[in-house]
Amino acid sequence: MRITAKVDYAIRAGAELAAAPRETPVKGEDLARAQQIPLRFLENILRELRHAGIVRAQRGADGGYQLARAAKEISLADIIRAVEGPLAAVQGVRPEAVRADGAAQDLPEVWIALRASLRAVLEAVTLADLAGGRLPPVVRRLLATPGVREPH
Amino acid sequence: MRITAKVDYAIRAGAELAAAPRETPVKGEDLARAQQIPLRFLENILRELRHAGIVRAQRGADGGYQLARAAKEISLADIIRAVEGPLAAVQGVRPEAVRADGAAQDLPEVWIALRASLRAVLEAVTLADLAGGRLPPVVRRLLATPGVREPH
DNA sequence: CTATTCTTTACCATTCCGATCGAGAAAGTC
DNA sequence: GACTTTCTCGATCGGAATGGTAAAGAATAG
Repeated sequence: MRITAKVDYAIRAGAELAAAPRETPVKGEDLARAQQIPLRFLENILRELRHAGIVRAQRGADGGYQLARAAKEISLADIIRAVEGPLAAVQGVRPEAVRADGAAQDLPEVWIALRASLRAVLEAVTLADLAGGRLPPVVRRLLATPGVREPH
Repeated sequence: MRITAKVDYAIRAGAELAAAPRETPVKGEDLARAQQIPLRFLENILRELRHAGIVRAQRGADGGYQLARAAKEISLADIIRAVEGPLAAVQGVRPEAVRADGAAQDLPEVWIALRASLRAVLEAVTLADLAGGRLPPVVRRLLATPGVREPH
């Protein structure tokens, strides 16, 4: 259940792009500096985002990267799937494909529910939300529950 | 966002223990066979569960493993923390310790909300639920949402 | 044609993961 | 006390994934 550097970087770069004016491309170097991401690594990530149709790139002077569609149409789930694949996987297998027997028969159902709860957050939050500093109601509700900030 | 083999194994072994009568210890080999887990690997996992106070072990003939407390007092979150540490971590750091600036300022809040939604499921489901085949309301509600089983 | 900036493929060093091994130490049995 | 069973612990290992680097190439604009 850990969020990798790659996903973290991809989302932060996306947020940065969402904050920039839509017409002018942002250079990879500027993105890297703004979010403190190793440039070479970031370029790989941006390429994957481009292949997934999330980002557009332009070469040459005055080149750079920009979002391929409106920031509010790009969810964090989209980004995670682009750079890492499925949101939740048990031993690399999609939850609904997992078989179990004996006392753990219902465990796959739990994994499916877990994925649903991940989706509820990650599909709801868009790059526009991040850039605009206004998180959606689902998130605000979750943040309002007592003890959310407890390390546990 | 993947569930490791270790976590999967630990929970399945826990469920198996929960299904067994409370007084008689279950041998590692039986657990391994019942849930198709490599024995040597399982032993390592059971050791960690014991160190966390979730499982008790007894050596010798008629020895084996048993739950250290009632199955309904052991949540999946307990087990995951025992074998893997914190439920959610960004690049190995706890969500509330993450700092971000620029356009991604609110990202840590999203991570915290994400952890909260993980907790809602993983703290709710106990080994007794798994062994008894009756999942708690939170989970049933999530499973009832449309499209939960879509691979996406 | 030249400077700039993205593109692509390949590569590398660590770390983590899943799994195995072997010696040993309790617990009970004869 | 010898013996069997079963857990205990530390070490180790191959392979994959992670995080990051390098370098040659291709598009774009001036």
